[in-house]
Amino acid sequence: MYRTHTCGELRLDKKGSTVTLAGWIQRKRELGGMTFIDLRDRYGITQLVFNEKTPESVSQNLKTLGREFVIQVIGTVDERSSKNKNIPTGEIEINVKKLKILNSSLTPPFTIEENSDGGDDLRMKYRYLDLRRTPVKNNLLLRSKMSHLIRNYLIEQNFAEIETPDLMKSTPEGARDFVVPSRLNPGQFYALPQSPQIFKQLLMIAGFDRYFQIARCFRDEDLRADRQPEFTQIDCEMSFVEQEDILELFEGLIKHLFKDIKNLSLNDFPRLPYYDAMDLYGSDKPDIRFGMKIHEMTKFLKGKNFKIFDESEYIGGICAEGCGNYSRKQLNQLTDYVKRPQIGAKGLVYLKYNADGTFKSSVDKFYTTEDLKKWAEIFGAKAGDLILVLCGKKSKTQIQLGTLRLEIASKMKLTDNNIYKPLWVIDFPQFEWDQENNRWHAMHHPFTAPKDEDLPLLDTDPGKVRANAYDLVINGVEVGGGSLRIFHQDLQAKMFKVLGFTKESAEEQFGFLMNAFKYGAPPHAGIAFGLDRLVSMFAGLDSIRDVIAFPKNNAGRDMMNDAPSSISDIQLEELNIKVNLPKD
RNA sequence: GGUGCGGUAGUUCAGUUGGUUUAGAAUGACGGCCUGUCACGCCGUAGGUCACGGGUUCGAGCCCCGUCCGCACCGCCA
Repeated sequence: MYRTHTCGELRLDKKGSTVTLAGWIQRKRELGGMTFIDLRDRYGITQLVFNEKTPESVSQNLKTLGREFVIQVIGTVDERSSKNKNIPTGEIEINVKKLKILNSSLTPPFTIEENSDGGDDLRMKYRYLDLRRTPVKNNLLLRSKMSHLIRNYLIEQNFAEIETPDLMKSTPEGARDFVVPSRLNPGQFYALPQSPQIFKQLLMIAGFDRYFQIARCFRDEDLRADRQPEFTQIDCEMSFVEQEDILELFEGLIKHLFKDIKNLSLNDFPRLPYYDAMDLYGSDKPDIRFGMKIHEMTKFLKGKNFKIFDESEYIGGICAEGCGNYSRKQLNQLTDYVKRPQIGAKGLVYLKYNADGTFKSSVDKFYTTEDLKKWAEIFGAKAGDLILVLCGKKSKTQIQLGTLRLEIASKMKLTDNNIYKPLWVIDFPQFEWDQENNRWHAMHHPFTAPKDEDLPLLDTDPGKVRANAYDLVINGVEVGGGSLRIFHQDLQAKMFKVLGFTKESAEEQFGFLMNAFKYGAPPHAGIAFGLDRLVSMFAGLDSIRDVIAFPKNNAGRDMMNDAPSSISDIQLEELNIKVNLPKD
């Protein structure tokens, strides 16, 4: 037996008993006549003590022990004469009688501490060492706990957990596929699933009624702090339900997680139609931890001979509370911020509501004091506030205002990571216009059911069709989304037509699904949550990398094993693949 | 595909306008002293291809060009 206890469990009640522990050496403190060692495992740290009474056979080995050696000790549980209140085992220590070195260790390239001295790339290269650190370890344990809670909740609700294939058919819609060559079918490829979407719909047709899966998904697109090439979805689908049933059941799941893990009882989630979200927050995933809502000013500010405004389709602004004391320099910085090509505003108009009640604006020669006062009233501004106004094309300007709103909020530190403000964004548009390819494409996915009352618009004005689609947003992060699905073959065929598929290509790509619809497909709907984002939110992190055991970097590389890599000529030959890299 | 920031000791960083001859600090490592530490303390030692390649200059860690690598973001991600 390697151990009788873990390094996190011994307390004073075991005083006097003989125990065996195994773990890693966190730290050694030599005080001449005596030595302390902090022994660490997944469960905690227990102090070992060695002194002049320690057997010679043990103490002679002390010198050789270094950080991260793996050792096994047998000793008695003693009460400490000076206790450490900062750790759970701080009242006891192990008086070591026997010591066995199970394995030595090189000195690790960074310190295995709560706050490591290691930089990101080094810690990624030695991920297995980084995972020994308490905060990273706890993230993975949190993830495990959340997966467990989610499974239990859904299974209690009669969901069946069913696996679907990872090797599937490439489909043209959506993200770029990761592709796997088929040796048995030369020249042909599987695709890794972007999500189990079609399979779960087929499971509904098969009559499974309530399905879920904690599924790995793959999308070959560029990465971000919150986007990995492979990520995990809590994938769910239900039959014989309406939108209301889905929202209620999964709101329950999220509340359950917050209650169990954070001991927070969340209020019912507000619901915000997509266009309201854009009007008020300039985003389809608004952060509603703070207000600073967008106010449209088009009518009010036009017609005063300020040419830029007069020529704009839309004028809108936000009120930054307490920023009225911004200096010229700070305002210039904000102007530069919105003019960066990534945001693309042409300029920034401000209205300062000075502490003394006067107004100062970059455009005050076009407006009377009375105008400026009304202007401030529309925003509900107080003395000491700063109003920032952008103008241009409506939807573009709203998005710019939304970005500016987040920038101001982060400058003013309005985003407390211990506060959680979830909401449902509903009534998404069915289609987005794809300028590059000059066609409509599905905003959610091509299987999403349009609102019944908007069906006539499919032929006349697709851009106005609203979908039965919904997203769950928490603190400005899209943590989940789903929709009611099309379950009639003719409507699905029509959808493909609007999306620009010919009858033949729709048949070739999705014939099996439309065929399945002919055999009694029940009405069904579903939702999927991003587990990585959900866990990182519960862990209070902005990046999902630290809730993934072995994540990939910016460029999709695994920095530990340096995947992806080239493969041997033999492998290529078996697959009938010729690599054709661009020259230079 | 694009924008920005960064790369100096094992590690995290400092390094002024291009010029004090030997590129610093902290931490880690190693050696010594120390019987109640828990970020132990004290003394000492070793440790550098200043990412790589080119250029400007009397002189480059510092300026310029290119490459590589990391991070954040835009495009992209139904």
